[in-house]
Amino acid sequence: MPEKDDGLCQQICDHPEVVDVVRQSMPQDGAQEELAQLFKVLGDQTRVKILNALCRSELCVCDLVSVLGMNQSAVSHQLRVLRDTRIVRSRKQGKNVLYSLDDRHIAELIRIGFEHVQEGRR
Amino acid sequence: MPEKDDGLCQQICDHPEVVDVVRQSMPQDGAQEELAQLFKVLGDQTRVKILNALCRSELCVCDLVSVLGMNQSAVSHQLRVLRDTRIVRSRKQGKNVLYSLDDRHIAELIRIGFEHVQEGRR
DNA sequence: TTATCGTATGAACAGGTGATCATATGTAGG
DNA sequence: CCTACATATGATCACCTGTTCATACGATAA
Repeated sequence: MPEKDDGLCQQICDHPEVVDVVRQSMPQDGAQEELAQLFKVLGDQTRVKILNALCRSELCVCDLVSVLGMNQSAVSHQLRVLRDTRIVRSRKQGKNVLYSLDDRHIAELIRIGFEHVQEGRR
Repeated sequence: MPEKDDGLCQQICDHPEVVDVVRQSMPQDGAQEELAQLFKVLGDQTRVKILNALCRSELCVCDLVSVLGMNQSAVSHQLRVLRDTRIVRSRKQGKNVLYSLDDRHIAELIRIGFEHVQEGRR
């Protein structure tokens, strides 16, 4: 019995047009690698905490150390990672270095991310 | 010379009110950990590629293997990670398993992420 | 200058991660 | 039943990551 209805997927596998369309509309490898790199840097609890703090106020390193309750060295190392990825920016003021979010996208990614995880808690 | 103007940060460090406000308005540790976990899962090139493909169409595993040009085992392993994190969902159809994005947040995170990395290319 | 404070950095080590290989499970057809 | 196909899973291993410790750098004040 030729129950053809059984599968979009059969058709895709047998007639790979859809696969071809998807493959050809995929972003370039380089862009996808950069995107993965961005998310990878966001994907660490210490860095998430730093960014959440910077969402609220520009802060110097010792402030972040105080807020996070962590080793100064650990915070500095992570700030370097965030700076190198252009997720935060820094400016000097006297002995201190003040950090802030680099651009509006970062706060938005965090906001949407929270929306997603909070929906999951239902 | 009491040049008091030299620093917001001095004031913050000496008078930790701002730090306290920030600390008290921080999300709970659990929520931040979940957020970091979400980004961590998004922060891998193979998984980013899978999600970009699923942004375009619901696809079965063999389609994804074809689009990504990767080992079936590697793809299945990553799909499991994505499923466990509720980033994708799956449904069975005959011999195949069709995967799709779990909810609208995922596509939006990818879109905003791309916006950010593309601004960086200027 | 010297001392001190704020920050950055290098080394080292433990723990985690992703690809591969081999194999298992499950489903449909003959 | 047996076979073929689609997918999932466990083990292994090379590689990467985050924290800590020690220390260096740079700016300010005495």
